[in-house]
Amino acid sequence: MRISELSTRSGVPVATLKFYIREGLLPRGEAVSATNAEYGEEHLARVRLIAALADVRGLPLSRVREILALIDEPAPDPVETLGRAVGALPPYVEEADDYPRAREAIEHAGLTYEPRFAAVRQLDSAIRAIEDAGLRWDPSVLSRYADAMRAVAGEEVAPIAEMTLQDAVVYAVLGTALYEPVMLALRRLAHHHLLVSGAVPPPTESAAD
Amino acid sequence: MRISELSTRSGVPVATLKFYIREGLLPRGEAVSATNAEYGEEHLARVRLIAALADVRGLPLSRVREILALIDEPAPDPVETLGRAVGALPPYVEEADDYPRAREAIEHAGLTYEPRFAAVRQLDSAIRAIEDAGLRWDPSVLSRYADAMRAVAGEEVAPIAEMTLQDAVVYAVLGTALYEPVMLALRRLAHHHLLVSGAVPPPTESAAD
DNA sequence: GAGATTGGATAGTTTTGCTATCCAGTATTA
DNA sequence: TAATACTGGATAGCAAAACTATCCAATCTC
Repeated sequence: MRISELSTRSGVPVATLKFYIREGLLPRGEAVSATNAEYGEEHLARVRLIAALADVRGLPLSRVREILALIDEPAPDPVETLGRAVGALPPYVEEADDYPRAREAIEHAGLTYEPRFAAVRQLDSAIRAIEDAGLRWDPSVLSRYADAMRAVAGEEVAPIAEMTLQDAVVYAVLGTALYEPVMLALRRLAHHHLLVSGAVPPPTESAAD
Repeated sequence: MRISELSTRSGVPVATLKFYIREGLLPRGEAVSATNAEYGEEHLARVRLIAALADVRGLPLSRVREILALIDEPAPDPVETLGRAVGALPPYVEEADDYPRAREAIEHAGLTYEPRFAAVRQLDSAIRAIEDAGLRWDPSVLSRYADAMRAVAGEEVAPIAEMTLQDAVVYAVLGTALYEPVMLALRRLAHHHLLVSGAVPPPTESAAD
């Protein structure tokens, strides 16, 4: 197909496709003459993946690029590859020497502490933000989330066993990126439901300053 | 205190504080002379709240502004106010006439469908993204998340009953914004733990193209 | 009274993610 | 076959967001 068909089929403007090619997110079509190149289904799949990550999840293109690189050339160790791919998803936290809050929480929850894994520093900075804001943070709060997440993760991870690494990277990234909003929306809906159902009384009408 | 002290105590540069004042996020200090204004603890708290939302969570300032406006002047109905405040958090989804996917899921999960609530359209667009990407979406996937989130939400929402509306808005927004990353990080850590602990075999070494 | 600091205004900067324009060389179609 | 439309590719422009820097006159501090 030509670039204009790739554009209509993916819903991404031609100018943007050219931009993605320029930026190295999308491979060039196979040149068939001086002013003509052929794009295949794999280009379409690539564009849709980019759109899911950049458009739907709002990932910066630099992160999308990292993920695509891991799909194209996975690291030697599969767990490493999956970890890096998921690490390209937000939130983005700077590296540090140690993550004491995360380590304590992870040990308490019976998970694996691996400081190179992005989720460790995400957890650490999230806990720090909670403490700074004066919200509650203690083992009972931790296990409220850890228990729920352990249950969810077990079901999610199972299908990976039967995939190739490439497919697993796509599944892990898309699954992490796309199921997250579902989970968060359901949480907010559950809050809302508890309030409107009267199970929990709404707050006092307000203390006027 | 002067603006420079507000700056050192909050860690936000003076130029940025001035910018926040200009943008209406931070009230002006009380003018005490033509070139001097006094800032109080409430200014510091405000700056820290802005930092938590904008800096830590990466909210656009326009959304931070909405949240602050709701704290300053809550809507008549408390549930409405809380809903709007939480609606200013990401992800941001355009409004539509109907949210069929979300309605079906919400009814199936036994929650309250209220199309004006932002989480409803967040859920709808999240489900759409999952379908577009070809990931699984069926009642069993739904309840895997809904069950976990119902359990979590129950514990989170309880303290609201004893708060003033202002405090509840701050708690709801910060709690939603700051506990979310904890939850997501724990989920990723649980995935990782299952992989490295060998409970789930990693994917095949890859099918070289 | 001299230098530093303040509030306030205005203008400039950087990054990100596109769009728009241009061009010469095909394809298509009348 | 001649006009037209469309290609790939390069280059430049643009808009939004979130600061950051400079300037200024007033005024505080030593």
